[in-house]
Amino acid sequence: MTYSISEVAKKLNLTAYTLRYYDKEGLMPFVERTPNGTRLFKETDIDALKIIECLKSTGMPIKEIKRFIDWCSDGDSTLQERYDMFLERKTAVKAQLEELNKTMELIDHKCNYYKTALDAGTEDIHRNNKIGTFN
Amino acid sequence: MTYSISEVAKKLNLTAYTLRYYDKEGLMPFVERTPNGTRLFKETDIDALKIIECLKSTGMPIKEIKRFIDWCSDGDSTLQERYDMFLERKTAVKAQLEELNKTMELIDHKCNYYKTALDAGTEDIHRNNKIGTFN
DNA sequence: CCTTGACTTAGAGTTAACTATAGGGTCTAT
DNA sequence: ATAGACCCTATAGTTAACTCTAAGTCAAGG
Repeated sequence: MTYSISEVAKKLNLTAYTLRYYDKEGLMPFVERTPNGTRLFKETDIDALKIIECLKSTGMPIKEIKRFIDWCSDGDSTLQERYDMFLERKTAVKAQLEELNKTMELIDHKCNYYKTALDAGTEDIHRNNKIGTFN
Repeated sequence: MTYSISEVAKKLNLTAYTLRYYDKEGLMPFVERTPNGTRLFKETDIDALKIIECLKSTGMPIKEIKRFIDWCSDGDSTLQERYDMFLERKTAVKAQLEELNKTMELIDHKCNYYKTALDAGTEDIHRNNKIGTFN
């Protein structure tokens, strides 16, 4: 079973433009073509794209993802680099989770602040522990 | 106690360029100036900037943050809008946390994959449950 | 046979968020 | 009083990641 570029785009919630852009940037050297040049995506290609999306979601720039893709092409000699890369990603994601949890706390506070103000009809209810004009 | 733009930049891990850019975009209408135009940041201004940074960290674009700042200037008539905004942010952050947790799981899998491969000296150890050429 | 629709490339354009430069003002310390 | 270290504005440049257009190829249906 193979898929066209627009089918894959739909599956991954991307556009065909974006997939071609990724290809141009060297993120998909594995995708095969029909004799006349049309891209044919295999299931494994889609799985690989999901990993790419995963790396992207950690904030990894496309150029670094390409470096990883290149390492994959290079075989066993780059196992250490790839392992290190994922360890580094793990650290990054852990930090992001911590950051996001702090953010969530602040947002919860703001929700309470505004709920109370809204019930009172005025922000003046927080007069004594307001930050300033902006809250 | 007031602070100069570069002191604030250092405190918030931003550059003075960035702070001036935020100001130009209307994110800091509350910052006062000396007679000759130099910005003077109060503690409460720094607290407000922290909220701005918090919103930014949820992926909120600067133009939407400005909308919130404008609402704050408008007073009690915009309490509902501001409450709704924070509820929406809360939903967004919750989704981001879920996404990031899934990402973390995948990355953990990859770490194990590469640890095993590295110990074996070859990726072939995963021959039977490999995705494709890229893993 | 010819139109329609999906594919192709090359390259231009867009957007957000900075980031830097030029040119000028002001304050402080020698 | 002049050098150095700040500050200011206006405006230009950069970067990443798309996003789109133009011009063309190809296969299927009427």
